[in-house]
Amino acid sequence: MKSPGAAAPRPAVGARQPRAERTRQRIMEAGARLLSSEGYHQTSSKKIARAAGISVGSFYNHFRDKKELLLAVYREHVARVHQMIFDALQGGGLGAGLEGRRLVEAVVGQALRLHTLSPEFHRQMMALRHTDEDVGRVVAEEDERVVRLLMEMLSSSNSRRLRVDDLEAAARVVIIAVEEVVHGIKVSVPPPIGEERLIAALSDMVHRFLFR
Amino acid sequence: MKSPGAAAPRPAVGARQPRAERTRQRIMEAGARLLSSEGYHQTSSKKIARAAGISVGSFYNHFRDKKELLLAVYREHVARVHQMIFDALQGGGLGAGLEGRRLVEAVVGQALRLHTLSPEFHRQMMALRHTDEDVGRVVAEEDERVVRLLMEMLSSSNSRRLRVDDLEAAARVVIIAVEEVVHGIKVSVPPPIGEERLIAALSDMVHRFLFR
Amino acid sequence: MKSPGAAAPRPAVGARQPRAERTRQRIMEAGARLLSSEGYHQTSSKKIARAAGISVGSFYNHFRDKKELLLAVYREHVARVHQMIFDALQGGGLGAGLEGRRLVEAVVGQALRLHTLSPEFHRQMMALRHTDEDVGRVVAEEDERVVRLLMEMLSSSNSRRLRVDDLEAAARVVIIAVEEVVHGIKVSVPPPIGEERLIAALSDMVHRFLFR
Amino acid sequence: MKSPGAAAPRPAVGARQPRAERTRQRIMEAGARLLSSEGYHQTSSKKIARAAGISVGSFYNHFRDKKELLLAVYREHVARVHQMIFDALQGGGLGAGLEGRRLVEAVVGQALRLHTLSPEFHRQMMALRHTDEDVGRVVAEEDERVVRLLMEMLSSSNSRRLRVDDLEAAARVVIIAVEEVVHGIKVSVPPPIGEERLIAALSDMVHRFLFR
DNA sequence: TATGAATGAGCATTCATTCAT
DNA sequence: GATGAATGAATGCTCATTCAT
Repeated sequence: MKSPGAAAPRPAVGARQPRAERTRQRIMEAGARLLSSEGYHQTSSKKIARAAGISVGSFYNHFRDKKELLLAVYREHVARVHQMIFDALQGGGLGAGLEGRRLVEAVVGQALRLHTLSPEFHRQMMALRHTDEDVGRVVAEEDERVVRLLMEMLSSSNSRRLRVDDLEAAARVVIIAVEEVVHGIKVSVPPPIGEERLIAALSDMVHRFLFR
Repeated sequence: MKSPGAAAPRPAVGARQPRAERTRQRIMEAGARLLSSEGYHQTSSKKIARAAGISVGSFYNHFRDKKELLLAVYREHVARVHQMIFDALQGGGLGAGLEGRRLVEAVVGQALRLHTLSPEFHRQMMALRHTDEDVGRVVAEEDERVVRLLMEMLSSSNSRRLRVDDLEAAARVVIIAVEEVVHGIKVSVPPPIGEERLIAALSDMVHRFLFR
Repeated sequence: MKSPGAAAPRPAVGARQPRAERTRQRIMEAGARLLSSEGYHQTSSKKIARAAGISVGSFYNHFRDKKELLLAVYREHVARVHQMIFDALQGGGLGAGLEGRRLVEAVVGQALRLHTLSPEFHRQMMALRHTDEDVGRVVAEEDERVVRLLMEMLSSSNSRRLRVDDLEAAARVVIIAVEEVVHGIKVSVPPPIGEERLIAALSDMVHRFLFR
Repeated sequence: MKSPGAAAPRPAVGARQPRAERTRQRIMEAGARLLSSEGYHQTSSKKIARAAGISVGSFYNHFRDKKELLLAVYREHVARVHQMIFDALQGGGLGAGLEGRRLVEAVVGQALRLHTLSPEFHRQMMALRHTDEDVGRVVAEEDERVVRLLMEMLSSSNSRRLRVDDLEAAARVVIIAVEEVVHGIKVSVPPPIGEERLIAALSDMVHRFLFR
């Protein structure tokens, strides 16, 4: 298992013109904030520029258009999360092979953490993925990486306890279920029932599905 | 169990002014078509009016604004689907209590049918629910009805085979998992792996979760 | 020879909503004025709207875009000029066949009048015809009509005095020469030499070319 | 008759700072290419800089603004053409005095060659001359030189065969007619009738006008 | 001289909604 | 009820030009 590359669309961060890099960072921060709180369609390039303390023109010097900013923010966000997952798994004794309750808890825990990081932005991406082709494609790509990660983990589990044979289908279904249930929990305010009850049910479901 | 009411914001269809009602219907049909194919933000009131063969002004005589049309279309759509579920369960001998594989298959089957009806419109609603408060609320209300329906079905099952005690949490988790996996299947073109494999995995997961 | 149709892109003028027609006229008048004095690229839709005393939105209710306005103004302008030519030729005893000096003077005279009507607007069209495909096509179409008109006139002349055999080539060359020389005269301020001298030379050239 | 000076706004080409001069040349080449293919309004200074392999700032170090580049390119272009004319006339035995068919053919031939060199750029200048005061003035100046050249040629012809007395008016009218007919030929794609027919008619017209 | 980030006014166009007829 | 002309704020984006490094 390798460290997840960030797929950065720019050369090495921090290289080149330091001023430009700083501006780019400021735009991305302002963009992440606005996109999260206002939503894509309500966030105009003018607002972004003002929030970043620069001019509109400058914004367009750094990003081809609004969507490019959105995707850049998303990719950075995902890269951070992937790094967290990777680190966590390393710490958990990856070589021994996580399995049973421990693995399920790791997966659900990561999904929870992912939403804690920036639930609003995540919400926006989920909305846009159904509406915009480019966003849909990028989100799908990231999902693929997660699916493959889970498949690797499952196939290195103790096979006697594993209860599924179609590993890929199982991985996909589990990923979607976990992501969406967690998303649903974080998004519905107020939640109709306690978060712990839902998490417990979710964990049970996944555990009973995958393991004996 | 009662027949699911349509929550119609208007009196009985066909009653009262027949002309106004017919116009309203034409707007809703045109709206459903456009909202599905173009998306909410790309569907202007002018387009809707033209497609319905009426004037913009007339559109605003029948609906307060675009969102009201959207929600009206959604509600009608959902009412139709609920009726289908209700009919199906009646036919399946509801009194006897559906359980085990049969119940899981019924639930997954209904979700599949719901998307077959109008997958694009459903996709739009999923996008908007995260973005627009009103839409989110209405969608959540409809979800509540489905959750309660599943809970009723579970509690009338043979309790010896039932494996869960927190019925509500289980119902919520199952509903989200089923809806989203099915949605994911219908939405990703081309799907990364065969639909049947995903459906099989989904059914297994739900079955193992709920029943011994 | 038939009266030159106006190729109007709208139904009968004055029909339908009288208010809309009046607004359309005001836009066209304001547009003709601004396009002439400021030039196409310098005339913004905002300016046009302000000059017409309406809102930007209203402008776009009546014309798809700026170019559609330009072409509408041009077509109206050309239709007026063609009507003038037609009337003039009728008066000049068209049946008898205009020839020699009389014909040349008629042609040159019309060209002069055309520029008198609205030289600045004409100048703009000449600029745009080289730059914009649509404008180029429309101007070329109008030129074709004039060429065919001259050909008809030439072929109904006394053939003994006619000095050219390739009527079409002759007509095209004469039209271009007359239009451009006249245009050059009207456009260059101050003219390097007296207008009458240029007109005389032009008339001589055309006359000696066409007739014995 | 003297060799036509280029009216270059810079010292002798190649002198002084060789680096600066080379950069200037690269900008002019890139500019000529872009201005021809994209048009003045569509050619941004950024594009020019990129095409020339330099920075925007550098562009503005060498040219006050976009228009100065345009005019520089035009002047260079014209200088090249004038040199060609001059060389051609030298070769044709200028001292003997070109006249009749030979002179007409020389004039028309040069106009054709001028367009062959860079018809698109020429087209752009024709558009701009009507729109931009500076361009108009520069083009007019160049036209003056051509008019005077033709006048010289006419006045050194055998006066018995010459048919015009107002030499200047004749020269102006002929220049415009030749330039515009040739321009029309090169510009209209596809041409409505064969190029040779138009050229033949044009030559006949000019010949019959000027000579017995 | 060279660089390229920064500027900000400006532009064409859209669109939900109103309202006089 | 129906009509459709009118509204004008708002949007995404461009571009000639400047200037600190």
